Amino acid sequence: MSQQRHGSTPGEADGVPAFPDLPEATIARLPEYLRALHHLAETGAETVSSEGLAAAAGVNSAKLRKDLSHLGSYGTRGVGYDVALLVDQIEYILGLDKNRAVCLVGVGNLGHALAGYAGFASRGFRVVALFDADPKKVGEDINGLAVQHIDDLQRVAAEESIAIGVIATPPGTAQSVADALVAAGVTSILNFAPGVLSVPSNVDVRKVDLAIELQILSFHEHRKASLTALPGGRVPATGNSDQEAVGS
Amino acid sequence: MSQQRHGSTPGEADGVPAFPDLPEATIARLPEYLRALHHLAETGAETVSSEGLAAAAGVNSAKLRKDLSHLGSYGTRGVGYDVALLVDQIEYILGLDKNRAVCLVGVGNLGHALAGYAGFASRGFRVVALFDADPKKVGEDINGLAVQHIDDLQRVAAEESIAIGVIATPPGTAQSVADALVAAGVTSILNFAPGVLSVPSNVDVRKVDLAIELQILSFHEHRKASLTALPGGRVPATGNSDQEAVGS
DNA sequence: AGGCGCTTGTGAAGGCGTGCACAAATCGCG
DNA sequence: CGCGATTTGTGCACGCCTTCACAAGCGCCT
Ligand SMILES: NC(=O)c1ccc[n+]([C@@H]2O[C@H](COP(=O)([O-])OP(=O)(O)OC[C@H]3O[C@@H](n4cnc5c(N)ncnc54)[C@H](O)[C@@H]3O)[C@@H](O)[C@H]2O)c1
Ligand SMILES: NC(=O)c1ccc[n+]([C@@H]2O[C@H](COP(=O)([O-])OP(=O)(O)OC[C@H]3O[C@@H](n4cnc5c(N)ncnc54)[C@H](O)[C@@H]3O)[C@@H](O)[C@H]2O)c1
Repeated sequence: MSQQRHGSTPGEADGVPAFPDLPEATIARLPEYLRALHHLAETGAETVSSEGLAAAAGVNSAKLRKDLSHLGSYGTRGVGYDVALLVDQIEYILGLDKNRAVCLVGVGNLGHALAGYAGFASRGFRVVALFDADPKKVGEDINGLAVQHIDDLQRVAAEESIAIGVIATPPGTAQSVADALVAAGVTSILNFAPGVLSVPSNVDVRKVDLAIELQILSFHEHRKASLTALPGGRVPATGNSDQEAVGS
Repeated sequence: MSQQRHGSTPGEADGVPAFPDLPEATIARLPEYLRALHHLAETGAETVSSEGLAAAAGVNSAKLRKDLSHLGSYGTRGVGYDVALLVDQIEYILGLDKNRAVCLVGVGNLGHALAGYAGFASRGFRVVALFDADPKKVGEDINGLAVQHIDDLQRVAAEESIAIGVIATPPGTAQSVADALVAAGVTSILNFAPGVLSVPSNVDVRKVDLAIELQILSFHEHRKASLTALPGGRVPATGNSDQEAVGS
């Protein structure tokens, strides 16, 4: 595989700062911490303890401290973490200071909702282009952005240097759209279409599949039902690692 | 769905069949296997090898075999797995034979798209009710289903025995909606609003947060960029556990 | 200045998940 | 009827992640 020795945090050529290689599990939690921190900042909090931030993010405080320790020592013992400083740190690590350009392919039912979603811009992303294959959709104005034809993807992507693409087309066309995105230089894809995408190894794909989420919930329903029917009527907590039962 | 013999988990009252406790990671992959199997069934395949199914689902074949072995021995050495049988098995385990009733709260931008989504019904779920707090939305007909007022949730949930609720309201109201769902007897929640929900321990919550997905992609963009700027121009593959670079 | 309480950062242990490698089992064919 | 080809099921080792527990560090109060 890819072994790559990065010197850890300290000394680095000044153009490109050091880049710690964080555990995947930590990276997946950083956005949650960031959201909690922004919320805290709005309430005027200057600092926050690991306990407090952990509660706000729905995780164990030890896990939070270990996660943050991977970024470096940005806390003060006896006091806590400086909220503003930590926000900057996490945003830097996540690369959110770049205001990344995103394009969306497939302006149907779902794509329409996504295109109008304000949560993108507020979290460091700019939707700069919408594409569809349907001539009737092309030209349509959504939230101040005109839908363009998929054939223009290549050109537009180059002009706007789009690095992230979102796929919201029917499952059957998802692979060909992914291929087009890759050909246009996109190196990160968020896919809403069910199914497996095949892409070069330097391209990252994340997938969101509602049906999968529901089916996992269904499993737990099934499990709970079969347990309550048994002697001990007590329903034990799920082994689910997600947030749950956060005592507030 | 008739009687099924699970080799494991012996001695059980016959009304409720044995229920193997599967690893969380396995459960999360079963829906993906199921989708791949349905696809195979459509192409007329009678059986499939672990290698073939693994490729279709975008996972390692050893992992797939271990996952399936947790459900019992439903394969035949030298031949493979019986597609139809495996479909039934997985659907049974996931509780999809129950055609579970789902309600959706918050018929806004996103909720509207979800309400019209055909992928629910085709995968074993029935959206039986839509709720909103906005009087202007109440009464609106979406895909043959009338939007009802959130105050009717309690009553409707009891009538339809709804076990799964989907939250698509603004973040600020998500917690109160969750409380209402729980009060109405819902024991599984799929939450699209950013933030942490607090629910009793017998309620399962899964969350879908687009911004988090994009931020994770952004991190990898940042990482890739900082690596290409360094001596070794080669960009290594991500540690991402998701599907990626599946040799077509 | 010194002590005290609080909080971070981390070493160590345990658990979970993954992937390899191979024995066991089954089928088809000569 | 036996043999080889094929594929499952799994024991095992390894690495990642989580969690505990505590020493080290910091600020405040006296
Ligand atoms: N609607 C939902 O709530 C929902 C939920 C989960 C997943 N999904 C998935 O998201 C995807 C989109 O769902 P939808 O309901 O919006 O479907 P849709 O049919 O309403 O929209 C699909 C759009 O993609 C366009 N399109 C088709 N082929 C294209 C191509 N090659 N290039 C560019 N555009 C193309 C179509 O013109 C159409 O506008 C589907 O894969 C669906 O399974 C949808
Ligand atoms: N639109 C998207 O693409 C998108 C993407 C990701 C996440 N989200 C999240 O999904 C949620 C909904 O997004 P949206 O764009 O659909 O917002 P929206 O404002 O368009 O819709 C919200 C709907 O919820 C209803 N509502 C508000 N309070 C309610 C209550 N107490 N009970 C019942 N209904 C209530 C409102 O009347 C409105 O119809 C938000 O939390 C958003 O952050 C949206």
